[in-house]
Amino acid sequence: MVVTLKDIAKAAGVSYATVSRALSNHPDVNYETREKIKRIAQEMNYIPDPSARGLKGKNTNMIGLIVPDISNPFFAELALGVESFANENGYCIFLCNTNWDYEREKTYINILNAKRVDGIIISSVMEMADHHRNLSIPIVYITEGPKHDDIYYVGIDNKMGAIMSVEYLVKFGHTNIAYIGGSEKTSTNKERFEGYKETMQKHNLTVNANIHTFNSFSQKSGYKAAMEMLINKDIPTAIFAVNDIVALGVIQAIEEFGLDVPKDVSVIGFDDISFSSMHRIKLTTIRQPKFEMGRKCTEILIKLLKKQDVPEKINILKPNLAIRNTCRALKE
Amino acid sequence: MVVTLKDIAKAAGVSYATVSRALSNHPDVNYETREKIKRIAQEMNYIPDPSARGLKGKNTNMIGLIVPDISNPFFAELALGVESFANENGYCIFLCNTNWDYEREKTYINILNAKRVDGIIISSVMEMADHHRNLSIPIVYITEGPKHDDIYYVGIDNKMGAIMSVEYLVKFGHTNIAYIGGSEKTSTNKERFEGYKETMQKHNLTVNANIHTFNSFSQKSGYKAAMEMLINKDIPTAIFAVNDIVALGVIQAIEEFGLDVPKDVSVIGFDDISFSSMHRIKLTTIRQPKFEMGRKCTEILIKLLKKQDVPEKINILKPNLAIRNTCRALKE
DNA sequence: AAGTTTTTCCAAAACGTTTACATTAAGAGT
DNA sequence: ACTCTTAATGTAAACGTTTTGGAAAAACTT
Repeated sequence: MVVTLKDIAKAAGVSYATVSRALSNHPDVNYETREKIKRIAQEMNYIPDPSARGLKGKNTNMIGLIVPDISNPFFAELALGVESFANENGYCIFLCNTNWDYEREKTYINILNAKRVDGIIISSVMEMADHHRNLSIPIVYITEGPKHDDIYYVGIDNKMGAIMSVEYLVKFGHTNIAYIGGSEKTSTNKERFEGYKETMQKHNLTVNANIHTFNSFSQKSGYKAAMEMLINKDIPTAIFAVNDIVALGVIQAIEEFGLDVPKDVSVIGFDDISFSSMHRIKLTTIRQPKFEMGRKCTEILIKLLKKQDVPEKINILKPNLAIRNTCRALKE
Repeated sequence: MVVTLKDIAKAAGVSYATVSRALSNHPDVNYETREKIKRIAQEMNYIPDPSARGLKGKNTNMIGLIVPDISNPFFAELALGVESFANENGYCIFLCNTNWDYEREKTYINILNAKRVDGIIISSVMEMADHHRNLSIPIVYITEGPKHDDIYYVGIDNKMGAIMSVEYLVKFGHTNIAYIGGSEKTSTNKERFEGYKETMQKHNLTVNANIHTFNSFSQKSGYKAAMEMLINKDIPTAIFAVNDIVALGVIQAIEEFGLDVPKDVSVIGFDDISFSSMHRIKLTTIRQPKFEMGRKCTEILIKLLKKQDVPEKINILKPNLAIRNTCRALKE
């Protein structure tokens, strides 16, 4: 049977209000009484009932985490960061997987709301997400979501990452550089494309982009887009892919087409998921501190919940280049 | 402000008990009254408070999911299955990541217990886990945990998978087949090794195993074990790795050592994580229906919770061989 | 028409906490 | 000796549900 405050009160010979106070370190309870009660509670293995607590006070110490696809290592590492920080601070996280579906995202927001979570962390599937509007609890967007100055956001400087990529390729002598993108609805795609475009224009190079309109970023979509280009005899010397998953599809297309990476075509990705550093892949890419980003946004959320601190709203981290084996210098 | 039963009762002109009954489809409330109340509840956007519910009734509709490492695609796909089935049945899941630490596993069991989840699904880090002993709620082990006849378990036939692997290699003419294992504390390692050993013995071949004593299965551990063998001039023609992650490390070691997979050494893995089918990897491996296993164990847990049905205790699924490019026939 | 059953609803208790308010006891100030 | 504080504890209400035990009203019996 479950031990309640009353049981402890009986054992200690005090009222249960005193027990409650003692256990929550309320100042006006005698030191000895407090210690005694704590000892008894310990011995009886008392665990406060979160429902009763939640009913009275207003927080549940639960955080909702919404991601498009937890089986994508990018989101898994984000989740790992969130979980680690949350756990350290006594919060539990609800995992919600939307499968790249905005409708499911909305459904989950409602479910989490109904569950009375204290706050929500979401990596949305589109920039224009407006969950924050229908919500009375704090929400923090991570990597994808709107970036007004009235919402909380943690992400990477996508444009800068793209610029680094393209500059790197240009320095290697590439002039025919294509961009293979992802869902148009995302700022992830938009900003990376912008960085690409501006850098190309800066060097007076022709922009050559294949932005597909699927709603997800996948190996398959990268494969399709690349294959399409190749079949149309549009063969660039380098391809900047919107992210690693897509880049892996691009590589597959190129090699199946009978060309070599990096000999015939250089490929660069974005994200640096763990598999990109794998021996047989060694994908040159832009590194994001995924774990730290997960932690960061949880820190922000918890600060918001505790109202102890006023965190920065928009948090844009700096990316950096991970040079590996999928890009080579063009000799003229 | 949050809408409560009372608000609806006032609006509908009935007592709040009636509202409660109407909304939970209790038989003795008039059809028209019920419909009216439901309509009003809908209009007022009423959401029952889970804390109040949890306090009265005894279930919270929350399930704890404990895994060693969510950033490992194997567990991520398991989690995906769990999440999908749970969500369809109105349950939310708490994600708990132990980082391959049994102590954290125990801590999480306590936390989940304190949170009053209805049940727990766990992929433990060792066969001898005994969380079920200290628990008054249902628990289902998935892929790793004890297999007595008094606990619930969902997993794959590891031994059969191993036999399939080794038989496949033997059929290809391999006689010098090494086993590279993982944590000794797991039945995963034990059973796969058994399958390997028995098949080798059946064919009168020499058993050659390198089972390391780390507590986790990782690329690094596979790399180290393989490299050790190679440096000692112990170069088999084929290696059966305990799982895909380890196999990837093995491949890296072999290729860094200057040999080719599959030309010099064939490699076979176990699990079939999504990255194994990737173009540049094409790892021959044993496929496990991870998503389905996740769903299956959630189904079992929910049946247990609803007490409507008596599920099988031990559920062992059949593996199958995914033939790809990392094994070749030895020509004599 | 009186009794019986059925339908439909209400009042109140219960769940386990937290907390505002009340009470007591003791010590301090006069 | 008396009020006045202060510290320590108790009492009871509150949180939003579900549920038990009736009760009033309606519908059947005979």
